[in-house]
Amino acid sequence: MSKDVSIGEAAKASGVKVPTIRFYEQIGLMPPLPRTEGNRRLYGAEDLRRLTFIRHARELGFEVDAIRALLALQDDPGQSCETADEIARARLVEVKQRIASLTALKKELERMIMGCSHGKVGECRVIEILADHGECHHHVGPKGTAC
Amino acid sequence: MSKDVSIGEAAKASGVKVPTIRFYEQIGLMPPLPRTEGNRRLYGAEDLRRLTFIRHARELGFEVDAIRALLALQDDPGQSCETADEIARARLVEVKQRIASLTALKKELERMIMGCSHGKVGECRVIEILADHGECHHHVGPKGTAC
DNA sequence: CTACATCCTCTAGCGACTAGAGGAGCAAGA
DNA sequence: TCTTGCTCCTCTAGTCGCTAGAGGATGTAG
Repeated sequence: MSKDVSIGEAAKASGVKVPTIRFYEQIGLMPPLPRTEGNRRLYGAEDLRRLTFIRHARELGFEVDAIRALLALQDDPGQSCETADEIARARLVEVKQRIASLTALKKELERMIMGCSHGKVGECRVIEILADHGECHHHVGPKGTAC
Repeated sequence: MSKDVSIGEAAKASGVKVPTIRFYEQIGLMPPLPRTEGNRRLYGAEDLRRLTFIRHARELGFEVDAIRALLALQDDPGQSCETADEIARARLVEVKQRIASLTALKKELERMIMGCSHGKVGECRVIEILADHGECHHHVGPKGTAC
């Protein structure tokens, strides 16, 4: 009895763009969907919930593999939520590191901009700081992305 | 009289990996380099400085196009550094937004994790919050990446 | 009946690399 | 001198998460 909708309506309802929805089906995040006689995909209430779940998780920065794991958990509500918790915790660690790096970077950029006296490139702090890594005080390293 | 070094030594000195250095040459961030008789690239002091500049700028999150612009400025130190300043300012705006988004996201993740009572998936806040977007209070929108 | 919107599949492109195949060059030790 | 083993070369293809476009079929409103 679930009133099925087209991919366009599913896109509006879930906030996931039409080509992205098809892409999710292609990579197996969404199941292969039933079709109309005219070969158009039909989305039921459950599919819309799944799409919204995916979108929200993506917005929270979860990778597709993590979402796959979360969806598998969701499909089987009897099991322990330990895995879900772990995935979220791992993501939190990443996010904290990223914030730390970006905060360091923000300082660096502010320092660069404040030092810029709007003169010639020869004396420009922006160029100078980028050129001379010795000026950089908070090296965070690979992936940390700050200075 | 500049003692030229191999790509491997250039990699060590600059902190840019060997294949990445070759990639930078390919996309024109580095000039085509002089070669030995045996067709090996030779890097002089100026090239090493350029590589270090690129690495540092990349670590600060500048895109390749921005770096191209900065390098062009650097190659011509007589001109006004207005452009460099603008590039840095634009980047600062991005970084600030990104920090704001990530901070919101951090809160969301902490809320999810705190709510998780380590029971069954059926009652798990992690899954629940991801599934129910109504639970999300700080939607930041596209590119902002938070909730 | 005719526009026009929406859908379909398929392929290619984005950014910034990274990985691997398959081969050549080069320095040091036996 | 030869061989071992490292570095180097070019080239292609893969990564991630989409996005864009071609070229065609279907559905709907006037």
